[in-house]
Amino acid sequence: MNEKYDYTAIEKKWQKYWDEHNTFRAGTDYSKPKFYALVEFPYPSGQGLHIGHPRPYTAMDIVSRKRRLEGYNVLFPMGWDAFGLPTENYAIKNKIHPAIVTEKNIAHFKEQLKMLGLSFDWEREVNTTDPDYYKWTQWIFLQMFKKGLAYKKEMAVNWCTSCKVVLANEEVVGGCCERCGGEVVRKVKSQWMLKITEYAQRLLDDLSEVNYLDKIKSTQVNWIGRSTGAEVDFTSTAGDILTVYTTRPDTLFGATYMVIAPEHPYIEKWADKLENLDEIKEYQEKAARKSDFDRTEMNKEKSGVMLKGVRGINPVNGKEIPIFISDYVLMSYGTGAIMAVPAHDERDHDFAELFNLPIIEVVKGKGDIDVQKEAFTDCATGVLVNSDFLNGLSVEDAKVKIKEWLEENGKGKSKVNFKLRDWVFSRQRYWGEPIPIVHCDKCGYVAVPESELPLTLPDVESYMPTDNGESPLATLDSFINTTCPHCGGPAKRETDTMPQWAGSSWYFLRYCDPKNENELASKEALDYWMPVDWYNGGMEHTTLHLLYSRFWHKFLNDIDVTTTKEPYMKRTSHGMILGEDGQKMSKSRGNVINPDDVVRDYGADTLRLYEMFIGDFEKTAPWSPSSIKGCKRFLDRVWSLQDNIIDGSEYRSQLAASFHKTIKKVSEDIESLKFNTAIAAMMSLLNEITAEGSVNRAEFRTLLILLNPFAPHMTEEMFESNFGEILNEQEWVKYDESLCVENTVEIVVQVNGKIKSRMTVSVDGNKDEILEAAMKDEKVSEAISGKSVIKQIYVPNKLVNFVAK
RNA sequence: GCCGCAGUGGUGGAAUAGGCAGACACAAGGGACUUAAAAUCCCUCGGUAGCAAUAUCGUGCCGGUUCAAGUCCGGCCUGCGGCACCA
Repeated sequence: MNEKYDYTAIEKKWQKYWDEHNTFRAGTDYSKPKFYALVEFPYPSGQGLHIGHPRPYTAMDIVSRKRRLEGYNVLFPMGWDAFGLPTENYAIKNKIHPAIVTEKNIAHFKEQLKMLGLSFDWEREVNTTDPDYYKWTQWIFLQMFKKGLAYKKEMAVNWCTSCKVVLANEEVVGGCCERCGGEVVRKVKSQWMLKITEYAQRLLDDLSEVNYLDKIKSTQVNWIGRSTGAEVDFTSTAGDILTVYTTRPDTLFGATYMVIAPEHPYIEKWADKLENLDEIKEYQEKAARKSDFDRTEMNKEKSGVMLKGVRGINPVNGKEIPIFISDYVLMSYGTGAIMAVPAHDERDHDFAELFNLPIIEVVKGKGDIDVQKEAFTDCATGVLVNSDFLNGLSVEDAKVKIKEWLEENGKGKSKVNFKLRDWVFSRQRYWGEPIPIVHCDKCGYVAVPESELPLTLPDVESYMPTDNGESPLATLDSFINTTCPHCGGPAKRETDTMPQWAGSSWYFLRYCDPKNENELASKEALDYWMPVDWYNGGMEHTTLHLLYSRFWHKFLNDIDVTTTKEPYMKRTSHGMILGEDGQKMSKSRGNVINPDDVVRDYGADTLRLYEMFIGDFEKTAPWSPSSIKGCKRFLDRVWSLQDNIIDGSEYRSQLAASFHKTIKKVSEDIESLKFNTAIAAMMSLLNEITAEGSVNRAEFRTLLILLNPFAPHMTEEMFESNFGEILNEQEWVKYDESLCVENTVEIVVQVNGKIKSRMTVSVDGNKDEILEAAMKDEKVSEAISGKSVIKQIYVPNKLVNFVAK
């Protein structure tokens, strides 16, 4: 009766229908309950959509479609994170303006996304490279600048010695330039910084208010890296105070030397007292030449130089100890100086061995650890020794007592430190948001007036960064030279641009009100839509992007733009899709699957279903060209149910419990990202229906609604032709908990934990009767004959177990 | 080194208040239909022994708790992801 399932025609038909009817447009009726579903907006690369993209998009599409049927006003938007290096590099190579490349790539991406039947509200599309968008990115930067959160600082950057170009950290692979393989060294440049460290404690604390996966929370906690300890003031023989940071102030009596970072300013200060300044200078230069890679990779091999002429004095016992410079101490953490306790720190121990420095045990462990050979670092079990008034105390108690002593004697104080560092916000690149600042010799750094935003990217001849590492904008005199907004005198524009992270740090706010010309979004829209109810994205973005956007959102909350502390209520992550060979897909491996081909050969519904069925949503999964056939087969079998529909306004009794159970399972599994088992449940249901030989109208209707979020085109088509209505205007199906159970249940009868028999009993049947019946079972009585039953275990509706001896 | 996650058939994976291991698929083998192929439908499908009923072993390894362990506890091994001289 029905034609073969022509997915190409059906999918086109419904995509057109949804477009024309604005089916998925988010409503402006703010009295309805809202649901804001967010997926990470893609970078529109020249390669087009990757087969991995549909996985998270389909997942949130399923949630969104279900929520619409449940009556929510759903916001499910999409946009483009379009600034970035690949486009710029392509532009350099092919001498095409990056804006043109971007436009072309976006058109291609959009076409591919539409082909998948994703229910995005395309009216709210945003594009980070659109001046109407980045106007507000610049505006946010200016607000931060006004609050003192954006500042300029001399910073070491990655410098490729062969391309003569500044590289982003991501472009440095194994200490070499990703593009040319040349050596990368550190070079000091003046950079714009954002003071994310000022928000470190709040970024940590407020994690308790959001529902992120534990692993996501823990990477955030790790990255922020809070530690508690003390700052201790050592005096130097030069007469000044050298402050160190330590998390083990209890070991102060064991400090036998000090180490300062090679960049420590005291070297200069002490220059005329240092007898081996040449040797020290040489070491400093060597350290500066080392890339970050070398400095961290050679982590076993310590090196350093002792300062001759200046020594430190331990405040607790007045002992004079030597001071070294070494690159294992970082200028960017703590105070750039440490007290070294080789007996109780592995790094200090290595260093002490190298330089033959004394090792004094001040914490005694339970075992026979010889601190001359190995550092003893366990805080839980140690007891203080050789430490005067701390002797006999536990590590924890000693920490408290020494901190009190330091404060009473003015020699130090408790201190909390974070690993998190301020955000290097400048890039010496063309394809990014211009930083809206001018420099005036008289007034310093001055904000571009808000009325002049957006400060648009000017056209340049070449997008190549310049030889001295400046942005291509630095070659444009007409752009650079301007007047100071403050005094009217001559001034120069900032030529660095913002990093790609900028545009993505607030895009979820713009979706709430994307066409607003007067504000980044209206207060009313933000109040209604924010926070994002559910944000899904890749694990690779769970540190930086998540942290940066939480930081911006908190700042915007502080200046009353938004009303919530946190931007995202819930954050989940999906796994990557690998090639058939289990390797990451790449052109060089030849294992790339193109979504266009899959849609052509199987249809979008099958692709969607397969990507949800492929495995645990949160784990990586290899693509399997044969498994996808099983999903197509399932859809074909659902399609052919149309050949045999019988009347009926209720589920038939033999199927009723299965229907209620499946509705429950699918409804719950969608909410907990277990799409694979939701699909398996529908497959099982179909197997039961098929065994009956027919489906009735009530059953068929329920099946179509359940399947709709997964395979929206096909189910719409079948709904229209069989029920004459639009599926998207229906309600999500309901289940009755009490009808999920059958009248009878099969239970297992065990003897000593081994299954001997099975029996069918009525649900919640009488315990004694069941035990008695089980005991009489032939197999059971055989197994217990000659033994005495010492225990009977009865688990209702599950099993009976006799323990016999 | 630290943090997190995982290890189950030929394959992807099911199974969590501890209670039938292998749901649902894929692949493979056999059969039906067909001139044939594709498609579709039916059967088998963890190992070992057996014609079979059945027995027995089996969730990375070793031990423990329990009537009962993939699941809980202790100790390892392996793989993946992230961070990494952060004092």
